[in-house]
Amino acid sequence: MGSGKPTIDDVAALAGVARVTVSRVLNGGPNVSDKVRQAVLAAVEKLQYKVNVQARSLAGGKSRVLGLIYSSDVETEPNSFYYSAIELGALRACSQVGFQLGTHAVNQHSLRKADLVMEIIRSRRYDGLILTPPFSDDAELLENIKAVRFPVVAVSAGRPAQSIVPSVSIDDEAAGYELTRHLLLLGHRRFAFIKGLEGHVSAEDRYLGFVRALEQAGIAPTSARVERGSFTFRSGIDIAARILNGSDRPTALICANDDMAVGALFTAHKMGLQLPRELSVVGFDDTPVSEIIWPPLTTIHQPLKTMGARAAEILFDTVSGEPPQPAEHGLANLVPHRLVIRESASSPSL
Amino acid sequence: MGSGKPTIDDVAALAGVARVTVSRVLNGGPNVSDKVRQAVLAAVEKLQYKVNVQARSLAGGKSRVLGLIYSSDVETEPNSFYYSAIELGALRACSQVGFQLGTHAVNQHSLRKADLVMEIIRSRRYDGLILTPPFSDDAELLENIKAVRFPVVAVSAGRPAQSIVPSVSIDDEAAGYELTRHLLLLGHRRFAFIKGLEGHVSAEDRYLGFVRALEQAGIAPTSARVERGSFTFRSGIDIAARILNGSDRPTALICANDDMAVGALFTAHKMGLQLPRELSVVGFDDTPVSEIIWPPLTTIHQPLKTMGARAAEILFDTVSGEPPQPAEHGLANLVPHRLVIRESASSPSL
DNA sequence: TTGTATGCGTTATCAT
DNA sequence: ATGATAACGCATACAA
Repeated sequence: MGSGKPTIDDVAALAGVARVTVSRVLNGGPNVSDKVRQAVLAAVEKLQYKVNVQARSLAGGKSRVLGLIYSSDVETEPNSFYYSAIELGALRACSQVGFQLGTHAVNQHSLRKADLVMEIIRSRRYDGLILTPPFSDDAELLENIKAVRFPVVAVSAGRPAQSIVPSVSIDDEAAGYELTRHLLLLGHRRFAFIKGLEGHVSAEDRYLGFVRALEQAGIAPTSARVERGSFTFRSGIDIAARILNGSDRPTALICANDDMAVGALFTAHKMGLQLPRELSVVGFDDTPVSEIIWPPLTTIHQPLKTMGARAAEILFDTVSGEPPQPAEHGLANLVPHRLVIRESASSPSL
Repeated sequence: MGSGKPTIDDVAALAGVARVTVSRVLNGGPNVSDKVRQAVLAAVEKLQYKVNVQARSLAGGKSRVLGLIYSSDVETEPNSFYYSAIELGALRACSQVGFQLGTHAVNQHSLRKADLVMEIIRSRRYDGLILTPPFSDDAELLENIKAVRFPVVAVSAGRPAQSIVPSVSIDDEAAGYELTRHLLLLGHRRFAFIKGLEGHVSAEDRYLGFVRALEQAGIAPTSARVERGSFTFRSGIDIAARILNGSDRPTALICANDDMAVGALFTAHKMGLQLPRELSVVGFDDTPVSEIIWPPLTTIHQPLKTMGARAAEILFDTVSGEPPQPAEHGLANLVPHRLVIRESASSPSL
């Protein structure tokens, strides 16, 4: 105990107990008398003892590190707020309980993407994995992970994925419905919709909610112009240009995420449209930019940080061998979303 | 080798060599015959062997994990792009060489902030630490870290800090000078400047460059209205309102970062000003929002991801015990910045 | 160029 | 309620 950092043995010696006892106290184990516990804690304090996490990992067979997989894509660079928020939430939750978070960018267009993820699992670096779109929607990948019984949580997964592994999502269909209802109540009748990438199932569900609201209002969904973007600002610019330059311009434009909505606003500005009088634009996610942009964006707030945190918490339980908290719908944990009304959507000019 | 995952001993047995030899091959050690290397590699492949990183960490006394400290602050929530970009760059660099990155949010207003960082160091979870502002400017903290000889790199540190520990920065003074020169050449004579928080020294240097440019142009720096914000969009809104509602409104407004510049644009929009004809606004950092906003922001591009990556690379060398790469200016690594001219700044209306 | 012996600091198992 | 002992899988100094 002379030279280097104090070890558990130094603490044990000072407290006059055995090594295991110190371990028990530190890990909140049962069967420790209060007197002994105090003595150990005092020794820990006096020696400024810190557990050696690498030794603990080796001996315990657990790394106390969670992995987060997100999609990397030249198009998506730089890492949009969407992923950052989920990551940040997960990181917070991890820090609170002494876990670490490792993040891995995987190219979603790589043919080996599923292999790459399985490789990460086999590296044994992580006790559990958090998957974000589009990986959280990859049924084959999820089945593979399930087959090796590796703890995993899918964030913002669509319905099919939700039945395979534990997940954390909002009700995207309902959110799409509410957003469309809002526009309908403002008096809009001519719509356009910019979808995102196909693999992102929960974003597709937003479109389904849109269709349901239209049908309910007696408007044929086929009357709406529907295009597909790639979630990026740039694609929002381009597709909005195509839509707005066409004949029979819509009065309301719904975008599957905020970045594209901001791109659409950009195009509308360039065209000299009066916003929101001549065009209402709404987004999805409520990322910070929606508040910053002019006019401020009406959108659906999605509690991304909370979702990331919840995903991590589910893994803590799984890793500890505890029975998973009961989820509302089978394996699916639904968190509440919220319509945020700002100034980018108003009644259409007559 | 029957049941669990294959270990290094399994590989050694299959290859017909000793354990160390396998270790050497895996770690690129010297003194291995080509024949033996091939045999080992073949065994590794056949067994699908993966090193156990926790065991390696324990035995080697190194964790292969780098830590990143960033400032957390209710005001700064959510984690602005600035930090995300640095983190992302560091993460990329780490992934490439099999390192992990642990991130720690520390409240910059906490009285124990220096203690918290030292605590993280003492946890011995990390082989090295990357500090971002304002921690990268905390001379006392840096001296403490240096005293315990812990590998550290300061990102975007000011001059004083640059003389204490290795750092990665742009030349902020020169950047501020160039930005101001651009406005002077456009014909501006009446300026306002919104600074950031005091602890962020490199941002203060931008102001020094501004002063130098003004003096060189024969304009008294005292003629410029100077206010201090907190780097946030909100503070940009509020301070711009104060400045623009005053008498003798400036024709050019320089902000110490993009978020505040975007806030200033927001206020200008609200006031109904014609941009950029009636007011030129410029920012700093070239975060994604500067391209998205209307009008697109003239700003200084700072290669944040590169800076994060460079910081990590410096630590790889230090950790490996290699002689640190020679930096251009003592311990300071300077990376190039770039003036990005967009549409938010033009000649002032006459 | 290759191998032997030892230790890293903790947790788990089983005993008392 | 507490303890003795054995892994955990690898790297390192040193020997050959």
